[in-house]
Amino acid sequence: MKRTITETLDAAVRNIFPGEAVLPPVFLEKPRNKDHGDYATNIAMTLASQLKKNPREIAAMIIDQLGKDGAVFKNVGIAGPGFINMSLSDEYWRNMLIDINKRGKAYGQGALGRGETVNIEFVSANPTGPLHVGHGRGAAVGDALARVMAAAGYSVTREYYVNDAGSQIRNLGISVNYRIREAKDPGLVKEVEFPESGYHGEYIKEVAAKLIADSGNGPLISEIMGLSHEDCLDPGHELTSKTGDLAQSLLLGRISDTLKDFGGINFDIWSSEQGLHAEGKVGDTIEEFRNKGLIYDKDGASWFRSSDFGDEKDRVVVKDDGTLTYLAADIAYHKEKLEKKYDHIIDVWGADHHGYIPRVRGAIEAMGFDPEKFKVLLVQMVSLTREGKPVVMSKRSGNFVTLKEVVDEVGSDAARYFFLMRRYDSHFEFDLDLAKKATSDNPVFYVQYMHARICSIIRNAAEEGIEPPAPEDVALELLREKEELEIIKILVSFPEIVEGSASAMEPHRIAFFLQDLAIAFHSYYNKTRVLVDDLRLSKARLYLVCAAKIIVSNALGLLGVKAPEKM
RNA sequence: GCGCCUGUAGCUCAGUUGGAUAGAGCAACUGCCUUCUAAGCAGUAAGUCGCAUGUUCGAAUCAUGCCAGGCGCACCA
Repeated sequence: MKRTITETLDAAVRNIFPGEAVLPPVFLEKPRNKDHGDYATNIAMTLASQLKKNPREIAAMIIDQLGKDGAVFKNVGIAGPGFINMSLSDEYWRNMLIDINKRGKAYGQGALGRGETVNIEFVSANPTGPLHVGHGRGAAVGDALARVMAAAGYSVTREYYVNDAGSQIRNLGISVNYRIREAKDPGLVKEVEFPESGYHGEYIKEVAAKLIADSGNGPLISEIMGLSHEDCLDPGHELTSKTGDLAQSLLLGRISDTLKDFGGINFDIWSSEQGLHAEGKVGDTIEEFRNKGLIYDKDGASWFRSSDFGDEKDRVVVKDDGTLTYLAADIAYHKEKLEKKYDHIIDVWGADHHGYIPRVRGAIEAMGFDPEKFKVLLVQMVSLTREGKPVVMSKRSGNFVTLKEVVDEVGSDAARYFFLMRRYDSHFEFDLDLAKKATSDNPVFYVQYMHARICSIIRNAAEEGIEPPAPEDVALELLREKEELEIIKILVSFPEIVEGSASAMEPHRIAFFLQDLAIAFHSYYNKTRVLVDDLRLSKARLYLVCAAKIIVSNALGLLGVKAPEKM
């Protein structure tokens, strides 16, 4: 819709000023004030400075050109310093309903992405514990962005990078081994403190119990019981990494389950850090950097010259004990993603990792890839409130609220909607009480209720023998209420919202769109009956609400929130 | 100390990439159910866009400097 008008204007401008090589792009906006029409452009003003002419004069010329295309426009005028305000005819708007009803689920999908490939990596939480609410926000944002970009015509791959290697997994092994020994024989660990740097959460005990149950007191458990205290706390011990691996895959399974229950989040690729090491990809990358002179040795360690690429200092990739840092693996990981020829690579990270961006981007640049292809979305922190008071979370004591707890408490729909109704880069206060409310205070219910109400109308109509009509069977001109045209205009803007949301990578725009639509609908519903004595009018209105149902359902789908038929 | 994010109505937040008179939702107050779901609607009230300069026809939006809050500044992951 918007594009059609933009092109029309562009053509008009080119017609009038054929000699000018460089014409500014036509910029169309929706005026805040409805009196200013459906669309407005400042093109005459931007042209004015370039052509050294009066903007109102230019505007008049453009309008004159547009006048020849009378079918679309109802009203075109000059306003203020040189804005051109345009209104489309009611008939034009009403006819858009046919398009919506015909295309159904596909309405809103666009070609902005032109099939370009996008890799979105999100969550990627370490498999050393359950997901917390912060991960939940990242999960909702990443998944919704994937849906929005797919709708906008990108070919999207969802990826989870599993940090299943390194000292954290050995640390996990130590923690679990301790709990296994404690569970089997409390006297055995009485003399030994649980390691300060270990994982203190209660879930470690659950993992221990599960491993004991799975093994049926088999050889692994007896071996663990037979360890000396020193071996048990030794990160290098064989049993430490063995238990660590088992615990890690168990915890990753739980993470995956939690995400499935959180609006059905699935990943196309689960990348393994361990795998990168095993296939020698990390070593190869280090080698490549060394050959290119991007790495130097100092103090027994190897340093990547990230400061040459905008980082504030150089970073160690090989420690003086010969082991590799997380960054080393991460460089290899991003190299792999870039070599797969994705057109865009998007990483969704917690905002606490922002300091990490320059070194990764630096590495990407150093490898000769276009750093523009790489975008990081920093999802800001989440704080929880209950009864108006903050819920204290401390990772230290293992006393943090998990995503599963929140989803169990408020439901997946509310949790997802709440995470997605704010910009991802603003600090977010999650009101648990509000999320549970079943009233209009709660935005997610408000929007879902719109869908349920429409379904109810359709059911009632069916009982009276009125089925949703075919386009040729509808007298659209009967839709004369101003609320009806307002709703249509909102519905028609949906594809633009999807495009904007995708190109700005801002899924929250979908939530705001839904809010606006629901307000318009509920207001209309309260004022105007759909099913009236006049059958033709009933059908026309039914046709309208069917279109509205399609749009709510499609938009909710982009957020991964259900559109219930009954509430 | 350095870097990143944030600062808009009492509260939680939008603001279409620089446009016209800054908008929603809560909370507060006033009304509306013999009518398709009141999980709803209509109305009232609410602002020094953190502060200060600058850029230009035009700034909540861009630049610089302050102020406040959050988060980072490892041979941890």
